Amino acid sequence: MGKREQAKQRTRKVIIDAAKELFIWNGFLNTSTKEIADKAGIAHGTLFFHFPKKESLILEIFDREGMYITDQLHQVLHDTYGVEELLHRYLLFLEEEEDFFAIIAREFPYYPEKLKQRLLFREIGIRSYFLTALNIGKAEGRYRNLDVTAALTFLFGTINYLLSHREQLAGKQSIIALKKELIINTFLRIINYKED
Amino acid sequence: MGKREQAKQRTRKVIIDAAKELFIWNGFLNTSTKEIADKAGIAHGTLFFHFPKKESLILEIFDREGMYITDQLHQVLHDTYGVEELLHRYLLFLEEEEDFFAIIAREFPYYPEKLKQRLLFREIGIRSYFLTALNIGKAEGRYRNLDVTAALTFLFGTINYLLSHREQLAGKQSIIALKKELIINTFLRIINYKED
Amino acid sequence: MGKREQAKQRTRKVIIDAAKELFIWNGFLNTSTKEIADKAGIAHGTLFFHFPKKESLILEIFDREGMYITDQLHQVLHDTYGVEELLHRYLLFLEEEEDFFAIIAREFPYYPEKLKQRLLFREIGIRSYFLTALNIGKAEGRYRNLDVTAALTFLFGTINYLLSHREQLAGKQSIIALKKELIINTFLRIINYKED
Amino acid sequence: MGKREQAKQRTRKVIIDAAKELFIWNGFLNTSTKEIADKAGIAHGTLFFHFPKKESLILEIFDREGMYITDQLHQVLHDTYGVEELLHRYLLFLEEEEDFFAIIAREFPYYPEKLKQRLLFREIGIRSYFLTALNIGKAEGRYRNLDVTAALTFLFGTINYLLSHREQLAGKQSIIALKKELIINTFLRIINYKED
DNA sequence: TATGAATGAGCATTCATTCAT
DNA sequence: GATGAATGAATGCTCATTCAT
Repeated sequence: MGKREQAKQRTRKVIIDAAKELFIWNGFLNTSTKEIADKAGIAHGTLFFHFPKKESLILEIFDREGMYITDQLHQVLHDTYGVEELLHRYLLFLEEEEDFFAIIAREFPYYPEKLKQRLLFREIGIRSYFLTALNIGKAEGRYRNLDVTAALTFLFGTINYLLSHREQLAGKQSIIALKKELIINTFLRIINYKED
Repeated sequence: MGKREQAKQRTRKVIIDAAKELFIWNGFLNTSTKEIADKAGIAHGTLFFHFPKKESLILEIFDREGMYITDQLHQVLHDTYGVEELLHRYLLFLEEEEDFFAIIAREFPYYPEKLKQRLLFREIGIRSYFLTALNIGKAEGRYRNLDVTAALTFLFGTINYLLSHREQLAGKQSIIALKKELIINTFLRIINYKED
Repeated sequence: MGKREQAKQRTRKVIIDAAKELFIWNGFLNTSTKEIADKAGIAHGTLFFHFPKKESLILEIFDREGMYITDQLHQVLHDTYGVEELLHRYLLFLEEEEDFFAIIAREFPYYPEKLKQRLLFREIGIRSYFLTALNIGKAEGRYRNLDVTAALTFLFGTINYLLSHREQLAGKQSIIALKKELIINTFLRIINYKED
Repeated sequence: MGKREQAKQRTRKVIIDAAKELFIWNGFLNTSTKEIADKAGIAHGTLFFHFPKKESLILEIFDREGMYITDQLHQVLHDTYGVEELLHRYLLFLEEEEDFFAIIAREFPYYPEKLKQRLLFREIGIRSYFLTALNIGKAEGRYRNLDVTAALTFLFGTINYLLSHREQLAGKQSIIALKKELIINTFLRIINYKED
């Protein structure tokens, strides 16, 4: 990579960092390209040299961030086979990055198609951990004979709903912190045989 | 009602109809007052004679539609005490008005506070039917000893999630039609003792 | 005057009263015809039956109000020949009606030409009291050999300036109350021989 | 200054010149940003690139003009200690820029607070020349034992009044040219011992 | 590579006035 | 005489994108 290329990459990173930060505060939809350029300390036009459409910037951000987050989640989840433990760790992770995930949950329907696909794809990656754990547990007779995909739709759907409505439901607090127990308990009751 | 009043109501209706149609296509947030006026065939300013703020137009639409829907739902749900039947009817209704509900699910977080409150209030009304049915069933020993509120959070959260992601999950089709069975079966398993 | 005509006059009065009140609060320029009609309890269109232009309404108001005020001032000033007493009474009167006069002073340059003429004409009527008193005093050797018209330009110009800048100079207080002494003393020094 | 910067300054100047011209004709309040852009031969949006708010454009105009004027006035007044000479020069200057000052006098009460402050501040700067000259003259026994602040309120108040009413009092002519002698003579009589 | 000035369509809202009823 | 619904031009401002330098 020549010096030229290095400088280019450096600028890209500067832009992405600035965008990410603003994005967490205000969401992608309410962050203007000018704001991003200003925060990045580059010219407004420069941004469009690196990312010809606002859309391509957001795409790249999610690919980077998504990759990082997916990596982290893989580390967090990969040696965990119990569903309860998995859920615990997943929710802890969401709680830590709640600002980020709440924005995504809310803005998702307005993202460009390509980005929606990628986000959905990534969610599938995360679901697969649960899928595996559930199937194993089912095979071992620890869980009820549920349609695991359906159960996960309920789990992820509910979490998404809570995140996107967090402002109404939890104000400035963490909606995940607030509902963690409820989510875990209810999901465990869904999959478990026994009553408490 | 005099002729004058009739004409006024006609115009109001023309506006509301235009707005509703555009709104179902593009959402409230992406529909401009000018677009509505053009579609309604009236002057831009006329719209503001009938609805002084964009918000008041949307509020009226929701109140009309909401009242109609709530009325219908009450009729549909009011003499139904079995949760399964209740859910069936509710989903059938959502399916019929899916365009409308999908937009709300997607845009909700961006609505003005007043509208959010009203929508939330209406949802509580609907939930109460399920709450009653669940509590009766629980008391009669037909359902598991679940935290019913938690169970309903899962149910409504999941439905909301499906609606707001319908484009991705079902394209132009009805997401409710597609997932109805899954929703019902899973929810019944959540609340029932027995396995299938 | 037939019943019809009576009703017409009654409506005119209702409109004028409403307009006057709003005008003192917000000025003529910031009062909309709709506001006036609402406050008067008549239809918006009715206002234009009685006053085909907004301008004609304001013209009428000033004629009525102006006549009343001029009458009052005449009563207050007519048997007063000392300039000091005259000024005292005039300022007292301004102070009592300061809201009204401050608005006029500020808005004057934006009034329709016809109205400006009339207001100016009225001011001349008031000035004439001072003119007479000053000339008599001069003839009797009580005042300096001043150009009385020039002196009055200073007096009325200054008062007008204070009224139109009252917000900056006196906030919510009465600028006349605040500067009365200064105005009187300075004007007396202008016209008197002796130092204090 | 690079070519780029030059071009920018040129555009700024084009905007300011257009604005100033329109402003002298119609006042700031009755000149729309679109009008200014059209007259300047630039896109409407471009105006907001250079001046993010209408207020900032007007502020800049006043600062430029005000600075120029203050500079000139300082040059004109700074080595002048006689009040008569001072007044002469000041009025001559007002006469030359009368279009500008007349608009300010008229619109002042409607300006944004920030602008009012600045204008008031500038006036104080000008007044101080007179204050100094008057106090010296008083100390040297050349002028009467007047309250100088009060005298200046009369002077500036009157000038302001004449400017804001110029249309009525002088039509298209210069009100200052018309009343210069009157102002000077009267003010001198106010401060002087002797009669003419 | 980078710059940043320029673009112009788009937005919600206001308001004096008109006119059919 | 009175009504009030309808009009539409006008307003200040935003923002993703373009392009000459």
